[in-house]
Amino acid sequence: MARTQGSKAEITGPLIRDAARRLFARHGYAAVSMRQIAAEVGVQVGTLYSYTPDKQALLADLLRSHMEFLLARWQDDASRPAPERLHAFLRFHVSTSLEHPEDVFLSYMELRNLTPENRRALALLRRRYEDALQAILADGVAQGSMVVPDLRLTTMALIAMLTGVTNWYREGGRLDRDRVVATYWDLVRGAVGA
Amino acid sequence: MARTQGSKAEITGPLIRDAARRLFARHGYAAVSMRQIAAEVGVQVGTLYSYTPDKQALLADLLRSHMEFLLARWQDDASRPAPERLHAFLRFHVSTSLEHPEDVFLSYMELRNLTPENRRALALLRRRYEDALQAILADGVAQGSMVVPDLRLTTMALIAMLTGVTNWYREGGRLDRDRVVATYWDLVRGAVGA
DNA sequence: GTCTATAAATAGATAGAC
DNA sequence: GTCTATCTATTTATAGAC
Repeated sequence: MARTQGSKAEITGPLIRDAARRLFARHGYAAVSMRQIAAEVGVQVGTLYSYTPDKQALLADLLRSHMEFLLARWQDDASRPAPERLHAFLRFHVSTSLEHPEDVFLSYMELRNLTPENRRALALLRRRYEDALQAILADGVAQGSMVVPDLRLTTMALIAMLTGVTNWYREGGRLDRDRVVATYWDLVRGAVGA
Repeated sequence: MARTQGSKAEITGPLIRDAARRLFARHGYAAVSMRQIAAEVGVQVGTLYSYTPDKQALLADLLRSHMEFLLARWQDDASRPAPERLHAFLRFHVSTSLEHPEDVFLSYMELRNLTPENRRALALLRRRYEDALQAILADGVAQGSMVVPDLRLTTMALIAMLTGVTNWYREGGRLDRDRVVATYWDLVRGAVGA
């Protein structure tokens, strides 16, 4: 793995992030050493510290980037009927979860390994994302097109249900992605009476 | 924390398990040292090895015990209508999840830190528990009292949704346990058309 | 049954050569 | 920008005294 000394600064940074994401997701943040990350990239340990102040920042950056990606990519159209918006959110959430399963996994597995400061910052981002769903449900109730027993609990319940797809879905398995989305939609639609 | 040498064999074992459960749940298996566990119990490191062959067995025992506890405690009555059985399962699952949040947390967070052998054994126990729910849904569909788009996906989706309660529920918060159970029941009933 | 002491390995992080 | 070498701390686990 040792690399002949040479300049690859333009790609080493992302490679380190990719390696950290893969290894943290597979073995857990605490179980992964900086040496393992370096070996996966093909550099020596010391090199990592040219790209990240420490291991903690590596984790915090991965989690923050993922939430910011979700928040930037989710486009809602509040003028459309709430059930349509809910369907769109479901498609978005399930699709991105299946496209970035390692980030999703890390996002709710490694919160406790963040420093209190980093954890607080991430909690704010998560809350904004949850509120995107909650706003749709609130609109559905206001419009009379949904029946939701408790707004906040329902928001958390639906997100947990949908995110859970990463726990059992396997590419090439019995159900393809479209079928998974369609089935979840049947369940969600029933749950909120849409 | 150092203890005067004395015999407390009858309680030290459970205390070690309790400490390991608490620390693993809080910091993650890989992040917790045997020294920390010993300090939490109030013994020295070497003593732990009188009660467990190694750290891995401590984790595996915790996860296995929890699943065996669930399987032993869940009492189904297949002669009752499926919706009633589903309601009972929901009460059981949410209640036990809230009573043993650390075990629930560990059970789906630390699977990857089990050896392949231990992981396989636990997967079998989990599958038996999932099948308890799936059998109810299958019966409901057969009786015509439920509409379930896909048996297996619905099973996994409902368990994920209900287990998620441990992520946000706080004792003394806005909703008490009965209210939580009732709200989840509204959602589940709608989802399966019961 | 519990202790102290220690072996052997590995961790995160830094310094300085090239 | 990357390397090698190393510091300091901590890890799991064991040996043997009491």
